[in-house]
Amino acid sequence: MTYEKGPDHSRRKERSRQAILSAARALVMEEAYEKVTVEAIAARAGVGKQTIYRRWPSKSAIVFAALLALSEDADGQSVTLPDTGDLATDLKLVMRATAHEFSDPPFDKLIRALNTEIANDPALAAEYREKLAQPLDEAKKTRLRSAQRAGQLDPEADLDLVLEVLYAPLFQRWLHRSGPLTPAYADSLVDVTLRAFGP
Amino acid sequence: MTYEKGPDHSRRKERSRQAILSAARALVMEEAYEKVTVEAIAARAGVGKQTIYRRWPSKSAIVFAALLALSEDADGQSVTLPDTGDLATDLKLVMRATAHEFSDPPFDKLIRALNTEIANDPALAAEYREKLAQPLDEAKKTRLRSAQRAGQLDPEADLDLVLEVLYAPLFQRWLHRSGPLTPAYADSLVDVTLRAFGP
Amino acid sequence: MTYEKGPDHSRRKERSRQAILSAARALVMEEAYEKVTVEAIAARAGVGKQTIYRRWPSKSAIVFAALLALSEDADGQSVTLPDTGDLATDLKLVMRATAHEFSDPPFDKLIRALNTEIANDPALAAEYREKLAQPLDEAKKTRLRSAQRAGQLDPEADLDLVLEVLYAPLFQRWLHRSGPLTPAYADSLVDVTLRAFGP
Amino acid sequence: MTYEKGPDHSRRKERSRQAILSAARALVMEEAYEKVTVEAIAARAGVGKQTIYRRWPSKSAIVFAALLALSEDADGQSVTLPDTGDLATDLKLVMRATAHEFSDPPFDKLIRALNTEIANDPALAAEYREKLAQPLDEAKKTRLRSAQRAGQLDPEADLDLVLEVLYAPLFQRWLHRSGPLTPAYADSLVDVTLRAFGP
DNA sequence: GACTAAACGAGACGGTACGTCCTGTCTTATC
DNA sequence: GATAAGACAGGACGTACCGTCTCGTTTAGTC
Repeated sequence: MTYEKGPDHSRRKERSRQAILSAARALVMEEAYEKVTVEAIAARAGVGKQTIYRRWPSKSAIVFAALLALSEDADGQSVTLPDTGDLATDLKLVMRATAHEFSDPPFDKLIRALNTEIANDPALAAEYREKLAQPLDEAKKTRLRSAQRAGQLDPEADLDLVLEVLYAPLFQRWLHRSGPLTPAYADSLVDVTLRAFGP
Repeated sequence: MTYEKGPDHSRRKERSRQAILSAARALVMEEAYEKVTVEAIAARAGVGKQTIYRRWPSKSAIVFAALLALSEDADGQSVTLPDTGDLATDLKLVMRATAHEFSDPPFDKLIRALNTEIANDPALAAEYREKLAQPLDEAKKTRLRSAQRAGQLDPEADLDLVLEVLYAPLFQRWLHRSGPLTPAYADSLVDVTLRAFGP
Repeated sequence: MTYEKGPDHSRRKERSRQAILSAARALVMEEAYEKVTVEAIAARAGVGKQTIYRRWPSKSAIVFAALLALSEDADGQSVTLPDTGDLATDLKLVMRATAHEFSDPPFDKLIRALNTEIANDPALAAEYREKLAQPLDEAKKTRLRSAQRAGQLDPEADLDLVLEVLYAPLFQRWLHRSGPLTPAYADSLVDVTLRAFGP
Repeated sequence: MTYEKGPDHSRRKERSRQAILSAARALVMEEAYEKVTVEAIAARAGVGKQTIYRRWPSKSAIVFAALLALSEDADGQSVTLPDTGDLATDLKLVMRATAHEFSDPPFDKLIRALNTEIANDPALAAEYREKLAQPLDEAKKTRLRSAQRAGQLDPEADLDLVLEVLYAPLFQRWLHRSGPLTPAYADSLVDVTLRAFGP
């Protein structure tokens, strides 16, 4: 049971909060991250700047919250990976989807903004890992454990390492734009990973 | 033999150029990247701002040039990898060194600044690939080809993919601070890579 | 006869009204006028801002009301000037008191605030004249008329002009801090006025 | 002889200085003083805000400087009063002109702004007295001394007091809007003053 | 003694302006 | 003639108040 002192402004709060977050999201998808300003977010959200600063200490935090909210919306939905019984098939499906997603320009801008922030702010990085990366990784590891039980993956394999070998090359290639993110490339990452960690 | 008319300003030019680059380098190693300002670089270098803008179009470019210069200094030296005849040994040496380097705080700040820039500016990313990444990668591939000839690596392997599998997990773990960069971790990446691409 | 529906909240009203006015008064006496904020008044009075805005349209109006209230408190008392029979003596008493009052720092701040407002807002100026200046002037004119009857003042004299000649120099010297407000100065204004408007 | 270190940017300085001062002047004449903002001055002058803050510490100081500059422009011209030999005639001319000037709306706004500032800032008040009021008063006193020599004014009269009796009623009536500033009123102030300080 | 409705304290809100900081350009005096 | 010094226009920053709006909470009278 909780005792609250002041009046409950939760309805207004929630409305303005959503307006701010989706304005931030929209701007980050339109412009380069450095060109997104707090004033622009406030204007787009139809909100005073102080309402933003009352909740978040910096532009980074707002944008980060906006991206967090984006994926929390999808929380109710399944965060489980497909499990057809064949690990290679399932992983290739997922990796091709990921590669495709990273090729979408608005999403690209958004993820670059997110990465810029977490690369330069350890606190945000920790929050990112806890709230976004770990839940996703856990879903992936669940699929990998199923594969271990099915004899399709080394039962001794360090699953965190498996995920890194699978995803990090794609991530680096995208971040540095050092090559195209084709379906074939996605497939080859799965092949490599299974060769390394196969039974 | 060459005849020059006016006074030779190339020495001053070079002196101020070096002063600017090392001031930029020093500041990037001390402060968070966003707090490094052109004004601070100019002040530290004892140089007018215009002298900076005459050479480089933006803060990104200066810092990028500063980092480029850093590795160009080492150009004269060998950019070749050790070749003892045993690929695993040689790669582990290199990977352990890389992991150690990324753990050095000033170097960490510097590389984060570099990555922030190239992640958000395709032109800088291209220059980075051309001037920094490719020469290094070529040196590594030379060693890998030697290993292919020695029967220690699949002769059909896509060497770019090999390098990604080897380095990207380390890079991602460092960028997202998602785990420690221990020598054991470095070794395990070599092991994984050789398992995937062994003969 | 009037029918009222709800309960009579006049006691609370009156209490908060007084709290607001005396908070305003106190702040105006402590700080420079521009630094007095409605929020500070509300906080000091232990009152919500809306309770202030429900009654007064602007900061000017509140402060003005606070000052009005101050002098209305003294309403019950005599607003008559002394009448010993000798005009010079009586006026010098009054003028010396006025000069002394203007030298009191808290009162000085308060009157400066009042003058700032009425100088810049014709509506407040009118209210000031009607509610504060005219009643005081009328009291003074009553004394002057008595002097006219006693043959100590020109029966034809324009009494408004007499009051201006008497008070305005003191007021201007105070407002512009162009000289000290000594008893001797107060006396000399009376002497000048009687020389100009004597019989 | 003065030694200056940096380069002399006096030409640009002077140009922007004039732009700021005349923008401030224009705005003060158009709007109520409280509605004049530093940002509006900067925008109107085509100048960055920092250029304003580099020179003046506050809005008060800018506006005050603008008004000072206004009268310094007129410095070259005579700051002497007419001297026809008849003091009453000359003073009436001057007082009527003053009354008329105070009735001009833009000038009215400007002088109210000036008075608001000097009433609330002793430092500005001192500067006002030194740079504006005293030179003008000196010119007036010169005329009064001439009248004393001509036997039209009490040779013993305190000339500061004479000026106060002459001007303060007009000033107060204007500031408080307590009556019309007619030529007849201007004349009557001269008459009163000469009755009080005549020979 | 419980109920009701106005007034209330609290303070979040959309805004405006503040004064500071930095960017990239422009200007001047100096070397 | 290139430089250091630094002023400049511009524009975002984060803060402080404005006057409005929206909550629960007194409080004073009615039932």
